[in-house]
Amino acid sequence: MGRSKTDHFTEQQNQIALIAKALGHPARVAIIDHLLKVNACIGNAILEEIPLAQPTISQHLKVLRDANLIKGTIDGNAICYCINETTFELLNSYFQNITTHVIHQNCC
Amino acid sequence: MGRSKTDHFTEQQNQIALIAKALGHPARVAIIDHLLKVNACIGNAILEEIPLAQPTISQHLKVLRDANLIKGTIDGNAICYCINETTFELLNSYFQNITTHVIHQNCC
DNA sequence: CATCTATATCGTAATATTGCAATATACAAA
DNA sequence: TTTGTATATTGCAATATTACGATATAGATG
Repeated sequence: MGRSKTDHFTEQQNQIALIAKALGHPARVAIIDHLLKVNACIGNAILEEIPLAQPTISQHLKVLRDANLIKGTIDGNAICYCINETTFELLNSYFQNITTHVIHQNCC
Repeated sequence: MGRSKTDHFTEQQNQIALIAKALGHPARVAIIDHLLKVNACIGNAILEEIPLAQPTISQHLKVLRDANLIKGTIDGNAICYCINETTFELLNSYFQNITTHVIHQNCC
């Protein structure tokens, strides 16, 4: 039905899924990569990096903002975007935990 | 159009997006969590853990397999599933890299 | 062989995502 | 105030995802 039954899962499972989903598009990964590369905040400059129309990029930025992967602060009529380190640290510790656990796994 | 323009992005961006997308559903995160918890391979036992119908779970397992997040080896008429550590290590180093970079970021 | 068990596939309905043109909003600057 | 620049919203078409009943496949077991 295209609708996921979030109430059946734990809060952490829903949270990780939500963040992962937001990263589940190459354009959004490219935006993150760009924000890391320029090592500073940018606004409209993303338009010149990603070959998509302005409304589409605006939409992707919204998805990233809603997932707390990026922060945007208003600077005049532009918006200054940057990585939200808190969420990436959350992801980092989630996967760190998995990889250290997996070592002790005796698999088939 | 519901179709992402993968050719506009780097191979790594597409790869990360693909894996993240596969993790972008709570049921699939729950499957990963379960595989980690039981610390061993299981087959049909996932059905008792996830409150979804068998065809739906089979579909989710396929998504995880296609993204190389899990491996499945045939064991009689059952299938033995387990975490594919290689892909999780890839994710781990990707996010590790981001978090260490982000520290030096002077944001708005 | 008949039957059970485990898993996959098909078909389909409901819903979500992606992309963009057109348009709106909001601040800045002339 | 008019104009330009930056970003968001709306509306819509194309496509993808999610979920499940029904059914198929494949190995195990009686």
